[in-house]
Amino acid sequence: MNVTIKDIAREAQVSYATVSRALNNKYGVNPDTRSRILRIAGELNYSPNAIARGLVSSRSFTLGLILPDLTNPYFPAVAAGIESCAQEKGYSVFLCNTNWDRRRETNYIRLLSERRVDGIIIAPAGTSIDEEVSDLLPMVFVSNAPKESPRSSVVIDNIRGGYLAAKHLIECGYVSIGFIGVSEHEMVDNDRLEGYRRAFRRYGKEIDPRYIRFGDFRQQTGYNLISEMIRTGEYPDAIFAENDVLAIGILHGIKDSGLRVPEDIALIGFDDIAFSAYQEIQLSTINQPKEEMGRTAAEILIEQIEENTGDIPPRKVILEPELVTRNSSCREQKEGEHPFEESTLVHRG
Amino acid sequence: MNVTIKDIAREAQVSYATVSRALNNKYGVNPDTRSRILRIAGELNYSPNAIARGLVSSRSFTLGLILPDLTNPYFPAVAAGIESCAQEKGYSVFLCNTNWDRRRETNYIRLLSERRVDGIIIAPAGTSIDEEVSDLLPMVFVSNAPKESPRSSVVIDNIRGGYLAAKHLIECGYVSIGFIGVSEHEMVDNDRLEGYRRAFRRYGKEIDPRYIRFGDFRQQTGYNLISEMIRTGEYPDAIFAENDVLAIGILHGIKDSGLRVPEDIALIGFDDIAFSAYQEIQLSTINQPKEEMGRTAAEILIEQIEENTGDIPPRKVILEPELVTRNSSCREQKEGEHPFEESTLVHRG
DNA sequence: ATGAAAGCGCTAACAT
DNA sequence: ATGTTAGCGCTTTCAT
Repeated sequence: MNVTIKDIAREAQVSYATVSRALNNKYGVNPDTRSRILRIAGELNYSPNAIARGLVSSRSFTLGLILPDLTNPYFPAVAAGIESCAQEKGYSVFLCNTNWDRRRETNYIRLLSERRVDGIIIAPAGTSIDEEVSDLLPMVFVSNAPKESPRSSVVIDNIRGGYLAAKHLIECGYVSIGFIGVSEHEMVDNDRLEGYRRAFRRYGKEIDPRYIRFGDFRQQTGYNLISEMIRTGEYPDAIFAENDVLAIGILHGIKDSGLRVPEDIALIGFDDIAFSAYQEIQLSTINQPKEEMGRTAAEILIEQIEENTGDIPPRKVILEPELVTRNSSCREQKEGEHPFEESTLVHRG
Repeated sequence: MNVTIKDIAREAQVSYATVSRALNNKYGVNPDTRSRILRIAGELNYSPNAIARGLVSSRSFTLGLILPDLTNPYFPAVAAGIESCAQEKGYSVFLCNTNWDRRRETNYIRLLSERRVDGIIIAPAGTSIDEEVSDLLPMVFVSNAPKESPRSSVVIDNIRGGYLAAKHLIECGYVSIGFIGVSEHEMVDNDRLEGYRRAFRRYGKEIDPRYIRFGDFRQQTGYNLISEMIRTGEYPDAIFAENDVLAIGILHGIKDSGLRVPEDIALIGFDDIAFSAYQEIQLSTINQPKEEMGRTAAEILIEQIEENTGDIPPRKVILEPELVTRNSSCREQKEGEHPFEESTLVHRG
């Protein structure tokens, strides 16, 4: 069916080893022979079989990228950074969308390693991945990483991010400050929530558990949670939402309930997705350097792949989150001293 | 390095053909032998090499999906439909993002076919794809398809969509109605613009060329184009934008210029991405059944793959666009009779 | 510079 | 029920 090097060899009257050499720009082929082979390959519309090639060379120059949610613009932004780095270094990337489904995540890890990609970048859906299946390939975590994994990872300091968000609201003078997040059991969440807790502790404030709510990652969930709080009359005067998608849902919920942002309820999100900057949204948030995270993850992975010794130590990169104030919260805050040591939070390299 | 069926065979004291049979649930293996082999495979943490398997079976049960732009939520929505169908039928999908780069598109087609995916679904960035490279595999177009291609495709009736949009604005009583799009030379654009033209013709209106502008797919471009028009004072009282991302940029541009939507300039987009429904945006638009398009494309492709005869005729599915009116244009319009035959526009199957 | 041949890991006849 | 063997398309020694 398909044209192979044997067909070309027959046509060119050479052995198929020579064809292979010519096609791969290998040393030691007569220039005339080479150009003849190349011409014939073109005429026959030859397409090399990467499967067969990979079988012998065990290199594919492709990376797998496993993402949990393409509808949250945060992830495409990270993907863009990964792709641009990969492309520069001669790799292609296969993107797999798990839709927050842990089973699909495991399946994709298996699939990608069976298909012998050279490495995997993964933003895991939960606090851990199936390690059974994960030992097969170079792999780096991005955006979210199991705490105790021996693998490289590129994340931001989520505790500090949560701290910055809560600190901002506190310093704006809001009295009751709620938290709306995904679940107490997901790792990232815990970190952002932990940062929020630390800010409260630092400022000597009590956390009111009535204002801490959990749901999932969907915008609609944010909408529902806040609407319910407002309906019952039991709502805080400011909210820290675990991510911007959730926050935007909350924003709508507040407005649909007839209240104003930030006058009645102030709001801050997390991620700084593009939509948060829209004039109609103007959501205060904690920025993550999304593209940079992606690029860095790709760099580390490729370095790991090409370092054939195989045992360079894992790199744990922790990037800095950054407060971005827009209209959904007050714009200015007092400059407070730093409540805990920078060095306990930030590790680079 | 990696454990292979030979390792298992040695361990289990059988030939490696038997291992292969056991692992693939093939007929004719002693249950005891089978379970012993399975146990050993587990112990050895065996991962089948899909590369080798694919080399002999020439089936991979993976699809390639080539998309031009992950930052436009329209495409992830289509991808979701594709993935859910693929998963049901036992296929995985590799997503490749071209970022509107035709070169990358060609590269990815080549790459995917070299890696012997079973088929490709592509939303091409332009009016044609490199046919040199595209003959290798079953392939179906989604969202956008070269007009004269002999391949299957799933699109909406863009002419009718453009017509509906313009008709709506005309019937709302707007007098000067502009069009902001990507480029006259991209195919989809031509269709949506053509629909707009037909509506004008049908209603005996003249098109004012000053109000037809082209840029690219970015939101910022919409912002800039409208801002410039307003600055010079030469702007229409309604605008049809070729897609919602562009329209949202235009919305911001109008508001930043101190004008109101729809009072000063009415606006309608195209695609009906999730953000268009937001309370703060409330963008009128033309809905595309995004998930359905994706599902249908995947169904057709898989059917094509599994139909081993290979020459089922291509299917050209054209789905119906639908007018969605929100606050960015007037809500009601007169019911006009149908200016051209339904049958000239809609073909299903 | 070129050819012959082995082998990557696996499946699928064909034997036994 | 199991083993033997030939190949899938390619790269890579080792000869020549």
